[in-house]
Amino acid sequence: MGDPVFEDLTARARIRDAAIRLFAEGGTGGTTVRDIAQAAGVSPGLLRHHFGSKEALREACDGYVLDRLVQIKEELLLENKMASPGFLPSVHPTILLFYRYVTRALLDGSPRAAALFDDMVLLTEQWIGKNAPDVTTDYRGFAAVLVGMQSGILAMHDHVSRALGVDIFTAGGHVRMAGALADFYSHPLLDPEFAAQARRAMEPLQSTETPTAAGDDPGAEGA
Amino acid sequence: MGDPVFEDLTARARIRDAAIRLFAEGGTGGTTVRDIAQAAGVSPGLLRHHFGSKEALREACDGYVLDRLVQIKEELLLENKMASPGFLPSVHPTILLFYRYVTRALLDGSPRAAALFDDMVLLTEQWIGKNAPDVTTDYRGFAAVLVGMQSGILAMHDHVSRALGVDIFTAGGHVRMAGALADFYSHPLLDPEFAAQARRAMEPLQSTETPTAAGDDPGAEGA
DNA sequence: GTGGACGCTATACAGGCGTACAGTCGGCTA
DNA sequence: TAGCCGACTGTACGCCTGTATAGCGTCCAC
Repeated sequence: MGDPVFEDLTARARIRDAAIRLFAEGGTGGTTVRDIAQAAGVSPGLLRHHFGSKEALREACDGYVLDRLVQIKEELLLENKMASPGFLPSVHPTILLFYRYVTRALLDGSPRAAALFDDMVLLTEQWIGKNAPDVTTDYRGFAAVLVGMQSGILAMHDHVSRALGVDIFTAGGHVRMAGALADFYSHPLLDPEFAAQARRAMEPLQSTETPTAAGDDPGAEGA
Repeated sequence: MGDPVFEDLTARARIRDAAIRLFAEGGTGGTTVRDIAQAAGVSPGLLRHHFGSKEALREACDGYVLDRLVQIKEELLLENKMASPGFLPSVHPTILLFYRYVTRALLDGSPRAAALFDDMVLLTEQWIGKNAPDVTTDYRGFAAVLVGMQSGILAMHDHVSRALGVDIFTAGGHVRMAGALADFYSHPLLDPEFAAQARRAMEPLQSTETPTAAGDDPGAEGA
């Protein structure tokens, strides 16, 4: 009905919040309804009473997180707080949690998260056309790679955090990662000629059978 | 014992290969021992007979894939076939499958895959020091981000493939992605001054509470 | 005051999971 | 030929999962 933040304080909200946190950490497959119920301090049956099923609860969480995310984004735009990408996440633990949730949802195959991914690709494609039209001829591919990397590095959360020695879903860790990202985005790593040469070398290789076909045997190939 | 490719043709090898393929596609949690047995054309009991448990089977697969990967890599280095990174994967469907397996293993928390990740970070760190020492002051952070992105984009396989309209774990799709990556690595996307400004803006934000603490309530924050 | 609805709990059920085990078949050795 | 050993199967057990349902207490409308 109204603003979602006013519906809360209820057990239903506690369930949803607990589910968001647990789904973000362990995915839908790694989280049981009993886990969620315990984290929310209610009985497992109440989940079903309020949400009908685990899948419906997941969809409710998806909708809530995504709606809140665009809501927060719009607020920031109105208040003119927009700075660099990745700026505000650092100040807002909730956004960090929501990022983590969306990343997990992407891996779990959530349709709404997938739609968000597609939106980001489209937006990035347009951004490239406007701000960096000469970096590539394949706008769509470039945008897909960019968005895939951005979300993918969050999917590799555990390993990046371990390498950094700090959790990237804390404010300090996220800032550290964003700093490295800023370095990365502002400096070319490869000689353009080397890149072009690599592209030429790869082009004739597009026609090979697919790797996941039923009959293939990874161990049967020569020395 | 000897060269792993000579131990095969057996049911044990068929089980292992089926497990590698299914683990790569659905992860360990999304794959049952009955699935693997059926794919290998044997009874579920035989998995236990040969490998002891599902977890032990996974470790065997981890070891096999990782060993074969370094073996292939060494062969390529010896034969002097080394060209651009991402070149050989295109010609070898098995390597594509193994990449996919390792990516999934990373997400599933495989210790051996994590060790591989750490090795890659170390190697990348050294590469930066030698080939691009001026792009950052945080070599470790830069390397972690780089490796995290490289593996992360594979973790986002479904979504990147959907945006591209072609499966990135087929030869053609991988080439398309690698081309966009080459563009990406060879061109700066952000003005260095803008990046520095972003970094300055983020620095004072490092001290905030953690987002995943037990008591926090994502819905309880103001409009 | 009373009836009904709602929030909520406790218990039970069916299915799928990893695992365990008894037993069969076939080939190798003495 | 007799005996053994490893590969392999079928079945069953116990556990955990999501789901279903009956019943309890409380609050509000009439």
